[in-house]
Amino acid sequence: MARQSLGEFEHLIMLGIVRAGPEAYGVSIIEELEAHTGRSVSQAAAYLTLRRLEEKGWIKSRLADPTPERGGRAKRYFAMKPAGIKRLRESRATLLTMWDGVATEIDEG
Amino acid sequence: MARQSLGEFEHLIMLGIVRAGPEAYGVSIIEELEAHTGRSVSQAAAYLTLRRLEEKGWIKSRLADPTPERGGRAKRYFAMKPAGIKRLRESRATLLTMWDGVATEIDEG
DNA sequence: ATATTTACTTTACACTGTAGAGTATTACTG
DNA sequence: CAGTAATACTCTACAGTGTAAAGTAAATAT
Repeated sequence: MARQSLGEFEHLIMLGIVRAGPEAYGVSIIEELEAHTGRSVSQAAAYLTLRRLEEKGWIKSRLADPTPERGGRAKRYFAMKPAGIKRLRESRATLLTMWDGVATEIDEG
Repeated sequence: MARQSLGEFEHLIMLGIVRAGPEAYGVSIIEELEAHTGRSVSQAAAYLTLRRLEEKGWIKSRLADPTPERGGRAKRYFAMKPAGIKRLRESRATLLTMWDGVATEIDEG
């Protein structure tokens, strides 16, 4: 379909990064998804997807310092890369175009 | 993530069925996608996805009669089933919720 | 008969989604 | 300081989805 496919979950994970902002790390991204979608997201699924997105060059990450709290081990912070933002925008545009004019029909099932 | 994942291509194919209306069959669905997304879609990808969607109970199909034209062999017409419409609506709602508030940010990326 | 057109299928493999279970690193407790 | 608890992340495995190359089937045209 596309040069490189963007799965629905990958799409949501990237939006989670954007929503979580500068403090986007594994757990906060998962919380964003769970809060806004009502679905439970496993850590394995999230971290694996984050790694794959990074390998594709759509997001980047950096390992920060531990924080002084119980279990406060070092977090890996994630951020979007331009290519990822571009891909996200394209995917959104395609869906909006396809939904355009049929959304009402779908909503009234 | 979800009970059953809905891939981006599956999502687009279902929207293609809705857009193509009562005359939705393999070729017209592909044309809908190509016209609205600017991407080329292989027949194999489309038919395979259509079959998988039918196996999941999200769409249905019926084989019609041949038409009196060169190469006018019998077409298989596709239509949405309620479960598919429901799934499409859920996926759209989830994406809209996640995009809400960050769309501008992404567009100005 | 043979060619041409339209519609659909088969096969194969890479990529994406998901869960179960586990590892690592930090602080708290006694 | 040994054991426990909390937070963050990893490994492994397998089913589901995306994609293309090539092929089959059934209709009309020549």
